[in-house]
Amino acid sequence: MKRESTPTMKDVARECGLSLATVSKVINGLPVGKKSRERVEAAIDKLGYQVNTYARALKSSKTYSVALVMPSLKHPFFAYLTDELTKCLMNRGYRAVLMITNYDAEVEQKSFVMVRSNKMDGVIALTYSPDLSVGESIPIVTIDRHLGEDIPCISSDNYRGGELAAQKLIELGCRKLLFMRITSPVQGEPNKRCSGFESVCNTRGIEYETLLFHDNEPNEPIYLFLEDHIRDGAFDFDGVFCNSDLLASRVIRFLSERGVSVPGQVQIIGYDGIIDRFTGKHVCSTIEQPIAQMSETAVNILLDYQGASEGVNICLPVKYIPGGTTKD
Amino acid sequence: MKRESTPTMKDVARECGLSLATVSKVINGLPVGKKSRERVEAAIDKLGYQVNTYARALKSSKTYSVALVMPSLKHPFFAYLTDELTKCLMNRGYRAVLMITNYDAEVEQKSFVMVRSNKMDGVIALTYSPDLSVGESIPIVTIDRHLGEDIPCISSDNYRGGELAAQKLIELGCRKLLFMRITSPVQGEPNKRCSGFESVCNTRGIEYETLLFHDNEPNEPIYLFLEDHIRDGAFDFDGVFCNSDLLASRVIRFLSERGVSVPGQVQIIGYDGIIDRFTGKHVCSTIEQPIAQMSETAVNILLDYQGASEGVNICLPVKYIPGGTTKD
DNA sequence: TTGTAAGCGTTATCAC
DNA sequence: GTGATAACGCTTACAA
Repeated sequence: MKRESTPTMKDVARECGLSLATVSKVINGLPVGKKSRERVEAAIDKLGYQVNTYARALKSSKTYSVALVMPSLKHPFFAYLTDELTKCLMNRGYRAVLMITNYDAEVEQKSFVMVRSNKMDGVIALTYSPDLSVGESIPIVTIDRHLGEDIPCISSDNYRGGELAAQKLIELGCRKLLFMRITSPVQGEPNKRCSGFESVCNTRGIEYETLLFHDNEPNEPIYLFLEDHIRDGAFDFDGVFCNSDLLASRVIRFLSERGVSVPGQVQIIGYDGIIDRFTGKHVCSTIEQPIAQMSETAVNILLDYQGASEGVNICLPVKYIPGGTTKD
Repeated sequence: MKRESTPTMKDVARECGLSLATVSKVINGLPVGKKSRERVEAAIDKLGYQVNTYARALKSSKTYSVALVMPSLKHPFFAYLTDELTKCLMNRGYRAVLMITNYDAEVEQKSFVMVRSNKMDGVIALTYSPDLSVGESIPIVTIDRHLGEDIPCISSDNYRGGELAAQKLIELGCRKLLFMRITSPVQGEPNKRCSGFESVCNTRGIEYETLLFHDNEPNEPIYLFLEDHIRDGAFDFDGVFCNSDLLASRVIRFLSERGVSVPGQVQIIGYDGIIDRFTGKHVCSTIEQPIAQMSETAVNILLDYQGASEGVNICLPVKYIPGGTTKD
């Protein structure tokens, strides 16, 4: 009576002298005589039995696994998002299968293929390829990207975020603004940050400059630009809006190290709402994306509302958070 | 002849008029007549067939999935590690199932249980509970933690890293050193950084102070300490070694903003080797952990060398990298 | 209430 | 070289 490998339902059945079907019912919470239930449970405990997810999935074609397709975890926003999404999925009893695409369209496409052959229950994706063909039958939700009319897209209210940043800087006395962004060439939600920002500046008649860098280019130009605009310890702009906290952090550090005081001479607002793990505070004044809420929404939509694809674009509200790099 | 659901091997067999067995052989690269092979392949293409991973796993009890048990992705080191590990696994045709534990022993234990019932092929874990019971039969590799004599542990050479940092600071003229660390109360590899650092200071007769904060405490004390030690724009120490780049970044920023120049008045070295995604440069002078190499090693050991558990502790070499916050 | 048996989509062992 | 056929561990009618 050697039990080398992990026990199966059959072993449990044999152990407690009941049939496979009864054991299965106990495990799945279906009605079963009290006595039988107890015997089964005892046997399960004794043998340390656990259902074999794979066998179950094969039969029920429900795998309780969701793919998370992300470009990278080296940007804190993606890392935070993945962190929250994974926790949401785990809370609902799902497994998160992580796929890192490195911003590569080919890998993205491969990931989608894998999703199918792995019979996953769904995909949450943040991709960079404009034309990904998704298997029809698999539910998908995107973050910050519009992959198709019928595919729900979750994002923060990027346009409003841009407005907020401009309003705040102006309100705090800035008169010469700079908007810095590093984005992918792909059309995505985050581009709206720029529009919101510019719209406010134009309406209020405030002078501004927009600086655009691409993801995939060398980025020294950013620092060269900054260097070029420091004269005699003063910076040419008195308010800067960066499209991520990470970028903002770099700018802040660069300026600080060169004697330009933040927020004394320049006020800086980032985007994302990244929190310093050590202090529990934001790394800079910022437009906070509700990452936890976005994650929860994405998971809920993916898992619950499939089919009822009404207003599929969900913009979650952003908030301005002072974080020491503005005068407020 | 409705084909609603995804095609199965049976469909392929019917399509090409050959048997299931033959189709299976083609798919698995087993010897098959050339003509048959071509017919099968044509049918596969036509139907867009993909193997059902779950059915295959059930039969072969090989799931090609590995669990990544991580405390969080909100610390860049963990995020980087997870990023690299996932890519290594994908390159070898494995899926990474991510589990975020939030530094919680209970969740860690639950993750290990899940690993078993999901029949995963292995686990790579970075945990915080001292006593995790791992299923005997499942291969496991840890990062930075000693879970047991027979469990391979991959880490950077932490002791050497501590030595390097001290040597470098001294060599660059520092005479009053500070070591700041934020660690978990659990005994892990990273604690050796301190020993290495102290050993060099003691040998060279250099004055130093060690500051220890815990993961799970509020961390204002760090900033209070720094504030307390700034007098008239000068900092009490001329060299600081932080046990992560993240901590170093905060310290650098804090000091810069208060007019203490880095590296002019204080030189600072971090640990990890985090690279700024925008500049492609390190965020500070640092002791670089070979994260990619560690990941690759972990995956290789997990997948290849199981059973041959010789020297199970692998310390990979660290490197000092100047990053603008030291005079070198 | 409990048991029997037919699959789910593969792989693998046989005969042919 | 190719094709039946019996598993793998579980779910689920349906029968008892």
